[in-house]
Amino acid sequence: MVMTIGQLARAASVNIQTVRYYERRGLVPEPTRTPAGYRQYSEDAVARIRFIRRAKELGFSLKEIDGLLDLRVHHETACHDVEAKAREKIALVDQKIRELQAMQTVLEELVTACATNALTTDCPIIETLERTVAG
Amino acid sequence: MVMTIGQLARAASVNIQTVRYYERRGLVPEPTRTPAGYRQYSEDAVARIRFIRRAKELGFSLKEIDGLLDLRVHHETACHDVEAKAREKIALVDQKIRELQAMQTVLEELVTACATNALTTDCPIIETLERTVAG
DNA sequence: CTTGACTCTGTACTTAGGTACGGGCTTTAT
DNA sequence: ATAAAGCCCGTACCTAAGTACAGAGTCAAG
Repeated sequence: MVMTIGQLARAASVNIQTVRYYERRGLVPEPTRTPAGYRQYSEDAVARIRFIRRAKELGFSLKEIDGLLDLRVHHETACHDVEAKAREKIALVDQKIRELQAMQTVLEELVTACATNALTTDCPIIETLERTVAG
Repeated sequence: MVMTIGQLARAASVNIQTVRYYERRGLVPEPTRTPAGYRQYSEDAVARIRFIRRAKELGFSLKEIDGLLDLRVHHETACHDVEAKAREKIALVDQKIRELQAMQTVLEELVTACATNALTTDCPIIETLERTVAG
């Protein structure tokens, strides 16, 4: 199903200018145009922009996201190069996950403590994270 | 151990202006001062700033981080209020974790595919995330 | 007792990531 | 066939989060 930039933007929950901005940044490929010059997108573009939006919320910069989106195997690219980059990203993501899990644990402890009225320390979140995660 | 702003900044891997900026934003409490007006910090400040730095890397805005840092039980605050806020954060963090795990899975698949030369699709990362994570 | 490194405040500049505006075409619904 | 709504491009503006002066005071080492 082919769609205009406005429909794309609505489907991906961003605004139109953002789509064009991503295009300028090279995060989204230049779409085909109608004879009148209107951009034409397919469903793929929705997925791509949603991915960008989510990755941003997970703390990746547009530059890093660009790197993630480039992780694919075209025939020209050496496979072990892709593999190396992927492993690099895995380490990064892994670290993020562990830190979020630590944060999660603390938040859950906080809820429990609230329930049992057992909290005494001043700022448990920081303390527990210091214990749990490598600085 | 008491320290100057420069030592704090170095210990927490941020620059001095950033510390002062956080102070202005209220993310870091105003420290005591020497008679000459120099800020004096304890280890706590290091932990706090490191926490801010990490949370930022996990995609939290300074405003959200402020909310996280405020999640503590002082005697004046109603406990169920803290609990409610904590639960809210838990949901948010949980979502982030799941999305990162989905991303992780894809990256691992990518490495495997590279190893076995079995990759055909154009951008597996986006596709798999679409399958795995709720939009 | 001075020199170099550090800190103070206030203001200004920067970078990333958008968002808005203006003037002018297209499309669509009446 | 004529509004209203949508799109085009270029440029300008905005917010968040720092970062960098400048000019003045302070501390520590030789």
